[in-house]
Amino acid sequence: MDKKSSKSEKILDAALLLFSKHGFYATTIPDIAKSIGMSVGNIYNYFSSKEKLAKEIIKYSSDILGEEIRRVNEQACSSQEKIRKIVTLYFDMASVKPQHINYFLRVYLANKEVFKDGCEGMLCVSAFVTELMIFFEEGVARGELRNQDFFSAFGLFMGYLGGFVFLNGEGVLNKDINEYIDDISTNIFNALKQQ
Amino acid sequence: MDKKSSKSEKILDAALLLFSKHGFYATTIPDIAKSIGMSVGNIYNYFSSKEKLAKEIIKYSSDILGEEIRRVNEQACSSQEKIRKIVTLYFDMASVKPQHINYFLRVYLANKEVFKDGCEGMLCVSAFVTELMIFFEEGVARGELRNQDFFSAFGLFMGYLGGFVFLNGEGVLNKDINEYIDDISTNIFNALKQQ
Amino acid sequence: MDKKSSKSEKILDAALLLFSKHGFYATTIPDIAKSIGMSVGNIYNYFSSKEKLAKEIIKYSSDILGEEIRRVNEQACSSQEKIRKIVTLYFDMASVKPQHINYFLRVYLANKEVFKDGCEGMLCVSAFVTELMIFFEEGVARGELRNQDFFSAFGLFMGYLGGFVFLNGEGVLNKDINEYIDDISTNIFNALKQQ
Amino acid sequence: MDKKSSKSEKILDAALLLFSKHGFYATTIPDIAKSIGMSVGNIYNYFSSKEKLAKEIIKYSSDILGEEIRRVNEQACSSQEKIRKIVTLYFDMASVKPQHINYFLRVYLANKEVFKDGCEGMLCVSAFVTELMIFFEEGVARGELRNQDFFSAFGLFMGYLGGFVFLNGEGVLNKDINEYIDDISTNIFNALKQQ
DNA sequence: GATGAATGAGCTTTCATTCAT
DNA sequence: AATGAATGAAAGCTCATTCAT
Repeated sequence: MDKKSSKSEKILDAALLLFSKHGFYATTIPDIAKSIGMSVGNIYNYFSSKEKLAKEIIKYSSDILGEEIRRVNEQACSSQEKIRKIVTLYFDMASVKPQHINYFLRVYLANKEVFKDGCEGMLCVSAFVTELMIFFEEGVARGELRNQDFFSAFGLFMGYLGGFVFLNGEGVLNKDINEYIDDISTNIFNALKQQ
Repeated sequence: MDKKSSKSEKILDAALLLFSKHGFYATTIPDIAKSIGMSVGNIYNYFSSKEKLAKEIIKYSSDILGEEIRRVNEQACSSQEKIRKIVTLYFDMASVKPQHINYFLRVYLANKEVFKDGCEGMLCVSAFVTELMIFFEEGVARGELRNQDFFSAFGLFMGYLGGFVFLNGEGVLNKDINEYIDDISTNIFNALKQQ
Repeated sequence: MDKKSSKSEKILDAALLLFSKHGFYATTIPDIAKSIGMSVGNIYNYFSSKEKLAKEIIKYSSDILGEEIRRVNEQACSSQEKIRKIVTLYFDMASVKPQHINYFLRVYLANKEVFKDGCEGMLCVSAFVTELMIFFEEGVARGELRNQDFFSAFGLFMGYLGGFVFLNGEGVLNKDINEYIDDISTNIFNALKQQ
Repeated sequence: MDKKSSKSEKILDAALLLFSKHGFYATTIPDIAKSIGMSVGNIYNYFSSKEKLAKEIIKYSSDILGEEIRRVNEQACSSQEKIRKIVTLYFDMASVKPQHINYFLRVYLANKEVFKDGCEGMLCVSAFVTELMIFFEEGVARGELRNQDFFSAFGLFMGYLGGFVFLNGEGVLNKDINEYIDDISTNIFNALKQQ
């Protein structure tokens, strides 16, 4: 009962896994149902359409990633150290629960038509964006990071990490992804630091 | 031969445009046929399946982007200047012919199942990757860029630019994308330069 | 017993209302349940299937209409006056409780497959048909109405009134339905009277 | 090749037959497809939805009935004779091609939700209504029929005939429907004639 | 009696692909 | 080469009905 994980969450987790692995269109509702031993019809008792389900998932994943970054933000350490921690947790997640990041890359980023209504702007990923904004603005306030448009910094951070996880998924990297933490943290810090 | 090649290219261009705008699954072969006033059946005389067509497109786009970068590589200027030129051409392309970049983001990156057979690794985007590799290695050879694993640098470059074009497409940026060229070029150079 | 009968009737009324408004197939059991704050499962404690429910309703409505006509039949007045009273009560009902007539038109008349078993012939509307038969035969006996096959007269009466209520529902009439009572009563009487 | 009967018409005829026999909802697109040896998908090449198909059919049937009445209208004979001819052709049709009348009764009259958009008022049955209007107004002009609201007369005519065909379909009549022609024509004429 | 989550068959609709012309 | 009607498998979604509680 500890792991009660409500029925909704079970569906959410299963759909997240399948969508992130095979994409939105190549995953069918029967696929999701089968993967958790539930009937097709019952999924619709919890989520009124496949699109609604996809939108709930992006919020769900954004919350989980945002929460991880929030924990880093709370720590008393330099921006340079925080960058390293965020890169580390991101790659950790890419290893342990890659579905969150892959969902972002494969489903959210690519299937605009699905998220058009209800996720305008960054509405459905705001939990995650907000934490990165906090990280960035604190770094600027402390004089550790150069003051620039937030999105210039955000794009660097997320594009870099997302792109790298994609490369990892493609199997083109020569080393384990964790061995890149040093280089990448350094690059990000060099890009953003107060020169 | 001229005829044939031009017909193929017409299909390629039309499909690229539609796939990049609406995604792979939301674009139908009849859609493509209609947009160029060709019959559905005839498209299959040039491309044996929708997937094959998608794979040809990614090579086609990669070639076009690679060619642009090659022209920058040929110029006699510093890595810092080259970075600026590449960022500029990328954002130019995002404004003028966004289909190439959007295809990459919306179709190639997201629909792995489509590209699984025949585009393993970065096979279908090698023209483009190769040029960036040349840029990077020349910069290192000249002592202008820090020597590091190529993919650390590649991920930064492409993830950053791709992510930024995505943000632009989402309409969340406060300014015109071209006004970010300075910041972004600076960030990339700071990240990669010989410290 | 009081309790039970009242619960059944509540279901009957709710289903009648919804079926008559939206049709048999466009009304779901959950719709009916929700409209009376009862659970779906409990409806099945009173009516073993949606079809059974539909059959009970047609008897129920037929009884109510029959009862109204019975009251006219009991009155001591000429056939001409009775025709007017019946037309008036029919149009009154069409205004005040249109569900009965609409159920007849939209559900009973149209969904034969539903009423096939158990409502053969006019079995389920016999209460209503019987009263019209009494009206007609008394009029003939009194020498006020021309003697003819009952169904020739019944078809006129019910087809005319039903058809007119349909026209009213379609919104094609130029005047309020009650302003047609004179004309229609006259027409019916002229058709049926002893010439 | 004489009976080329275009593909659309073949679908229309088959759907009309099945809808009129089993109702709109109890008839599936695969049923229609099977009945003419056509694939399900191809039906959608001719009619973009089941509802569109139903709307085309009501126009198609209304045209056919209207055309028959037009031929009566063209004849040089009294209103009384015309009434008899119309009743006769209606019952003929009910015997020979009952689908047109049954479609009207079972599908058009009962499934308002289907015809809501596009068949408002009597839009989709106007061919048929118009001919009856011509019949009626000519009779009035000639002094043979009493002048009254058209719909009072229309409702009588169509409600009566429709209702009677319904009774016939229910199998409650004691005689063959054609044996009722005299009585019914007389009743209608008595109702409408100049007294 | 009362609940409503769960089932799964069956619906309408779509679309990549084929093939007779 | 070119056409586009035709196919049919498969999708998303609905809903009458059941049954454990």
